[in-house]
Amino acid sequence: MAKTVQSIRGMHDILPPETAAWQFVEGRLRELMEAYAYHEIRMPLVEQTGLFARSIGEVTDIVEKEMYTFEDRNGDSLSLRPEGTASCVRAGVEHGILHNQQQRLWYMGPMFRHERPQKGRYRQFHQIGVEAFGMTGPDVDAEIILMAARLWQRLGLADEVRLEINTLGSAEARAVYRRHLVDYFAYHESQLDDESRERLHRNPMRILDSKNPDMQDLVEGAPRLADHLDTESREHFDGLLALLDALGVDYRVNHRLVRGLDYYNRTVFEWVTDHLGAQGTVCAGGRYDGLVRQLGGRATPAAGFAIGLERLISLVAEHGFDTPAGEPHCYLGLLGEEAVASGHRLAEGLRDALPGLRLQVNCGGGGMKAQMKRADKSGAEFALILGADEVREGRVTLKPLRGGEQVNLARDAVANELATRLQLESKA
RNA sequence: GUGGACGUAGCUCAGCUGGUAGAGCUCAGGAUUGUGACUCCUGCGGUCGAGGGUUCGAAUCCCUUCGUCCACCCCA
Repeated sequence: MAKTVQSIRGMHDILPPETAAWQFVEGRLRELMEAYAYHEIRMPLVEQTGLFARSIGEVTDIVEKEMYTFEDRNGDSLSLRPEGTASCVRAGVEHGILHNQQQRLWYMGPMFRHERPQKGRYRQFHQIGVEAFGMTGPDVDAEIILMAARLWQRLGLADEVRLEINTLGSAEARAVYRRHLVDYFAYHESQLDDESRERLHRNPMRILDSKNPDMQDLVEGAPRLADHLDTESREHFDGLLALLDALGVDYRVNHRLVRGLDYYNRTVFEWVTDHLGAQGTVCAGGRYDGLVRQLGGRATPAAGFAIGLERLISLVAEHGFDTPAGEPHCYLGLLGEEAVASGHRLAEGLRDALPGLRLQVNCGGGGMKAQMKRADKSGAEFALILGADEVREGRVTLKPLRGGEQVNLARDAVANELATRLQLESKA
């Protein structure tokens, strides 16, 4: 045990009982994307480091201390992607699919951040991301929020999450506001804690996020971004809230909601829950109208969000709908050497006839008792038994494992019997 | 990066102020020539996370290190 190799810290294997839940949730997500006519895009896991520095922001925690960065053999600095938006925009610009047109895209896959692991936070984690390009108005903001809302509905989580929303205004308005904020906090610098003092000039808006109880009064008294909004952003936000009202989406405006990535402007939102410990954000997103241009494309408005799959799946496991476990319908036991070839032939025939059938065939021999034990443990509803007697007589024994009488069937009647009992589509 | 708790069989855990490692589950076999889930019996399975120190003697005490969990920070 001493010399075994372990997985990298914060990077976890996902094992069979759990992969079933992942597949279920991923399936629902794909259906959701199709329901809104979004198209899948797949990007590399590795990009030039500069892409993330330029988009996420040089002074963010992600870029400063959380990226997996290494040197390629030719000396280029590469990084494992810490999030998907930057890569998606890069790919879109590189292939011209954002130029002068609308695009609705999604992707799903692993992301990497070198943080201290914690509940709901891992160094390799998975996100599904949605990005909509080329639409200026609040209607698309509302659309992506509706997508998320529908997902909670479909997974039985509607009562477990709530929407918080805010607007950051335009980059220009934010710059003005930022100056007011720095002035305010600088005036009260003696009341700032060490962290906030550190943030004062580097990233002052993050001070508003402080959870330090001693600073709540100071933060409450700070100038509000809402009072410094440019007219267009104000109207955009009002328009979005009106849409959400009209569509029956509940939300809470949270003036202190500031996203950690630099590229956001105007709308930002988070879906949060109380059931995930300290990492309560399941879904986060917003508008990033400047990013496409910043990464070398023609100015293109954009909005999107990302959902953390580990967080989503743990929420579903504890508070959402049951996910199917993927057990076989049927376990075929084979007694004796003479039954092996015959049994596999039978199994192949059943799989031909019943494409939806999940059939596990006994391998590795064993007596009746051992095979019945395996059948039970597999979770199958039925055992099929093929021994020397059955082979000789052209028959198969079907034994219900969860109650009911065992029956002896003609070999060519098995498919129909299973189709009926399991309510499967038959091809024959 | 900081702090707290914890690492003993494949899994869940017990093991007192130091005396040389146990249970349950799982798995294999049997009681039951070809019938699982209940019961009983037998068996397989451990350099006690790793390395060092103290000691006649360390799973137990000390140091270091790796890892897990949780929180801070930050975020999905």
